Amino acid sequence: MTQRSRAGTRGQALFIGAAYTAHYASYMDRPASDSAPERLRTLPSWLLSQTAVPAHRLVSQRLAAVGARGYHFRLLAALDDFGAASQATLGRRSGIHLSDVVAAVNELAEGGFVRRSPDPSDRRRNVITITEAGRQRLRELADVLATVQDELLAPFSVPEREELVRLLTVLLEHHGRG
Amino acid sequence: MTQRSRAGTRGQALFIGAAYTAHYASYMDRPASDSAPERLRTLPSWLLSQTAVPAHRLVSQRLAAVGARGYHFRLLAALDDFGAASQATLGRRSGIHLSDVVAAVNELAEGGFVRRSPDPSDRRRNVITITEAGRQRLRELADVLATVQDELLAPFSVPEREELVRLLTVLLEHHGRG
DNA sequence: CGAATCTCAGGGTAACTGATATTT
DNA sequence: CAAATATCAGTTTCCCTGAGATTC
Repeated sequence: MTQRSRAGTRGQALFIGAAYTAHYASYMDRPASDSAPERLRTLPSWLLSQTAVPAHRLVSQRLAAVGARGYHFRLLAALDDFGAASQATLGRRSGIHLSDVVAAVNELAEGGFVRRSPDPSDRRRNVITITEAGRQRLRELADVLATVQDELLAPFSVPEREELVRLLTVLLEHHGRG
Repeated sequence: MTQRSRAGTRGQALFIGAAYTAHYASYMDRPASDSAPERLRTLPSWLLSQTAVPAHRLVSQRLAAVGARGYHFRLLAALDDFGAASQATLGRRSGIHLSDVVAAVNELAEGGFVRRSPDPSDRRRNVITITEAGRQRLRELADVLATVQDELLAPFSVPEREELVRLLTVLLEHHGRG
């Protein structure tokens, strides 16, 4: 705003550094005041990609604390929403790669949360069905995520949360397939 | 909005599924209209963590295309902004784990982008210095990221971009240390 | 035949853990 | 001695590739 120094020459491009700047500002290895602030007022793809780090870590940690992973929630939710399905269909619905569906379903089946049975009408397929234990597990995992959510979005007002969700949803829909 | 069905009983918690719902809506394995939309109007930590996936993939892919990684940009930017530093300091400034700084600095040194020299005043330390080639590399990577950014934020207006950046920055600052 | 399904083996990034040696 | 630094080895999650084998 005041003195742009090298900033002007580089243009918007370098300001992608905003994310990491905000990041190390919290480390306080040096007063963040001198060069950081100006960079923070910009629009980084980087920022989006980096902001996810704490969110992702939180989500993963909390799920791991109850012995689950993100894939488990996504699969159980897809099953609960749309009903039993083949693994390929399940993968498409949950956005999980087919080869990873195999492993995740193994894990879920081991815990008794889903049942894997051959499809009589098409012997290529396995039909995956959610069990009652699976539905309970889903509620448990949803509770975990709700808690994470509250912690994560603590600094925001309700309208701000809604706006954030709206923006992220647009983004997700716009980039459905990379 | 009309019929809430099971939604009411579960409360906010399960609506964390919004992200994955938006995700598979794009897969169109099934009309997304029947059960998805209502869930989309909510505030998921999950959504944040999942929205990053396309962003993260894009950033990684484009950096990989020029033989770089996210760590490279973060380290070079930290060096350019704050000057030469020990690896430990560099790690704190860039938010990169010390053990990963070692490997990334090796890679950067191999390309001639940084110099690693022992600190005469403290023989535990290596002083990392950015070279002229490193500064040029930084500009190159910044350009790559600027391009990614434009693609990623294509669906947004300028005020929307600013609001997104603001929200994400608040989030990043609020959760500096997980 | 081509296409879809399931399975397995393995790669890659970004983050983290733990152990160790050296120096302050 | 405790603390900081640097290094190395290994783990985890999520995403992806490629290759088989079976069935439609």
